[in-house]
Amino acid sequence: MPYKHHPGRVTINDLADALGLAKGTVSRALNEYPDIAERTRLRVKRAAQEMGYSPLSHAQAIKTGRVRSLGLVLQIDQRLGHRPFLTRFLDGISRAASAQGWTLTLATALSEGEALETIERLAHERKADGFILPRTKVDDPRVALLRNLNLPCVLYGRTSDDEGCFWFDMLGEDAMFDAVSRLAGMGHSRIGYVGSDQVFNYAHLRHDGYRRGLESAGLSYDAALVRHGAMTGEEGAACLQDILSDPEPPTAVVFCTDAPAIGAYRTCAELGLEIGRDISLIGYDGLPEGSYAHPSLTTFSVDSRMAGERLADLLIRRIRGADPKDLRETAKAKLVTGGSDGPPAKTSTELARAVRAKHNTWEEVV
Amino acid sequence: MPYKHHPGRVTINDLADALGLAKGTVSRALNEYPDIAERTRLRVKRAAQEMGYSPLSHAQAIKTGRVRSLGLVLQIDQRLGHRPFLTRFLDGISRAASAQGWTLTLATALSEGEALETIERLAHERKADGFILPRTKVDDPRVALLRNLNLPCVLYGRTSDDEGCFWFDMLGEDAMFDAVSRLAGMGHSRIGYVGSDQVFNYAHLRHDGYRRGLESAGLSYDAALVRHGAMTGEEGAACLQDILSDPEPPTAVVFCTDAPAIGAYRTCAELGLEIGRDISLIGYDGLPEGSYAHPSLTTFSVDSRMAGERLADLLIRRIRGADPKDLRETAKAKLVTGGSDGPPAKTSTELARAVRAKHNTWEEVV
DNA sequence: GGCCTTGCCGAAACCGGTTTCGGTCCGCAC
DNA sequence: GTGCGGACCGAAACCGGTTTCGGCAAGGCC
Repeated sequence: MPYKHHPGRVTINDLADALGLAKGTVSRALNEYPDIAERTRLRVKRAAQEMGYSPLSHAQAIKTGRVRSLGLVLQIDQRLGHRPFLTRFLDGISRAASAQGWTLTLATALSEGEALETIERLAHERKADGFILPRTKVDDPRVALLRNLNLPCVLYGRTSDDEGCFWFDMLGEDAMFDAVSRLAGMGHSRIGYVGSDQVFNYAHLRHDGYRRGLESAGLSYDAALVRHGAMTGEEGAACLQDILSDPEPPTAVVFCTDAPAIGAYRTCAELGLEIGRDISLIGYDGLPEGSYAHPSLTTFSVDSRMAGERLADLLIRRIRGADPKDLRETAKAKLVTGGSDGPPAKTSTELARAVRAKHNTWEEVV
Repeated sequence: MPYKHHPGRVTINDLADALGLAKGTVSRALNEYPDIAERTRLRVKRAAQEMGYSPLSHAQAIKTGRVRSLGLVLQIDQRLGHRPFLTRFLDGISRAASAQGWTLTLATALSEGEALETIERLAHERKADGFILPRTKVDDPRVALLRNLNLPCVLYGRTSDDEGCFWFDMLGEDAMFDAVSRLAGMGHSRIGYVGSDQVFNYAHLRHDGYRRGLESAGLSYDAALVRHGAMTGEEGAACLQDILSDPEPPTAVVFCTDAPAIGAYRTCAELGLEIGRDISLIGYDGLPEGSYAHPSLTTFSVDSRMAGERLADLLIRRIRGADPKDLRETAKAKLVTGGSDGPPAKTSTELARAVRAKHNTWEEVV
């Protein structure tokens, strides 16, 4: 037999009967309607507490249209593999949501198209009252879709078309600025940059932060020291390799994210460069792998749990009617100093020579 | 203003009006009631398709008591940190659920007590029709709770009290058996074992598999070569260190999970033992870290996505009324051979000498 | 031809809430 | 004493579905 439902649940009718009130009155009392006497309201609330009554969100939804649930569609990216943030991110959302009696409805998708379909399906079936959109793109089709569906969404990150949008975001651009300043302060004058895929909005912001950092330190921007589109360790390794083949290579490189930075360790090993002396590396994210690495990676740690909490809180406030303009928050990533950066032990010229020497050795071998 | 709801949604009333039928008739037609003429049923279904009608699960739930949602409460374990499986596991559940029009309601908890509270809250508010319980313990309080609440749950793993329970599980015990057989076949005669925390049911099953493997190979069980309770890399390193200090140390060690096995690499490095020759290691899980390690870890790979799919499918079938006895499935983990095991290059005696020599060196240093 | 099934559908109750509408009672001013 | 407005609550409609019940018409049987 199918499972039978609702063992001994107390309904609003039970509560009304026990109090000798009409159920409409009970409902209004619980929902803070102004036309209920103060002492009646208190009486109702106390009775609800004692009898263990709480309304069924889906029963309320039939009239109110709100199910008290937040939607999150994760796009599973084969290329990026596992994400250590995920657990903490989900934890943050879940905590903030349940603190207010809300829940999290989660779905996954393998492609952007599938993600859009999934959002649409969840919206159509009204499984969520709004959506959290991680990994926002410069021009994000999810924002357009939800605007069309007239459903609120909060962005983890910013996007180009702000209209009616709100967000929580880490100030990655400030971190990049600080990273450059830090390296310049150590004596580096040629500082490279390895950026992420530019479909993502943060890639542009962080690149700008890097530029502003150079300006502020009185250094000039040299496109030869800059690469874009590195998301994985392999790509990070390749980018560093490429940058270091410049006749005047950088003595320090700032990475837009940690994964490529960690991958770049391999390049350094192959070239026989001592990280933190011959070449300085700074990442961004605070991946655990970075702290396990030797030397540990200097990076900017992002508190994903906090991000999840803030996002859930903002979205709930929006659904309840807050003005989007009041719902924009940012936070700064925290610098975690490791052993991967330090004053340059080699000049750019010496570094170039070392790299060339290694290359020649290889050619001999081959 | 709060978001207004339901832009232009088509309801069952719209559908009934368009068809010139009573809404009750439409409902029964869509739900395969036998008292509806075949051609009427088809007419209704086609119209529903054309008009883009699909029922709101929360509107149905008010009468049926089912919200078409699966509950999953993740216990965030600080000690275990991130889990690379999680993404795939969630993906599996989400896929199988949405294929049938169901959704996943996710929550997190920091302790077992909090997990129980969360399950109870979700059950009370009827946010889920049943629960998926990962990481089952020998005596799992969640099972007892849900039995009490009269809500179905499917276990990822088995448990001691089977009554009315159903599950999906990997046959970890077979993997342990195979690991021992494999090592014995390579010529190892002293094979150690590092097990997990025994509150988890799988720890006992796998330990049994290890024992049976020894028996089948004609080797005797020696408690001196066995440790329990290792969950992290550090604990794995410590356990191996400990086992190798035996006067007759094992030339091969089977690990209940990958994390301790990977951690044990450090111990081997410290002792100057070449993995795959001086000492053979076999893990279980198929963590990506294992394949990145040098040498790559021989392990048994678990398909977490498939596990999620099977669990979701089983739970939905149970909620729909299937007999729990028909809902018990298992699968075998797939052996992934790496470089961490091979024929013993040293006898147990030689190994003991090497370890002792290293220890003496240390003492001199200290 | 009358009666009894059977097939099929409409009508209405129901689920557990929310919201609107209107009515009663009270105090107060004139 | 009457009129009036505000405070407070009951009654009923409503939301979008499901399920029960009853009735009509057609068909089979004697």
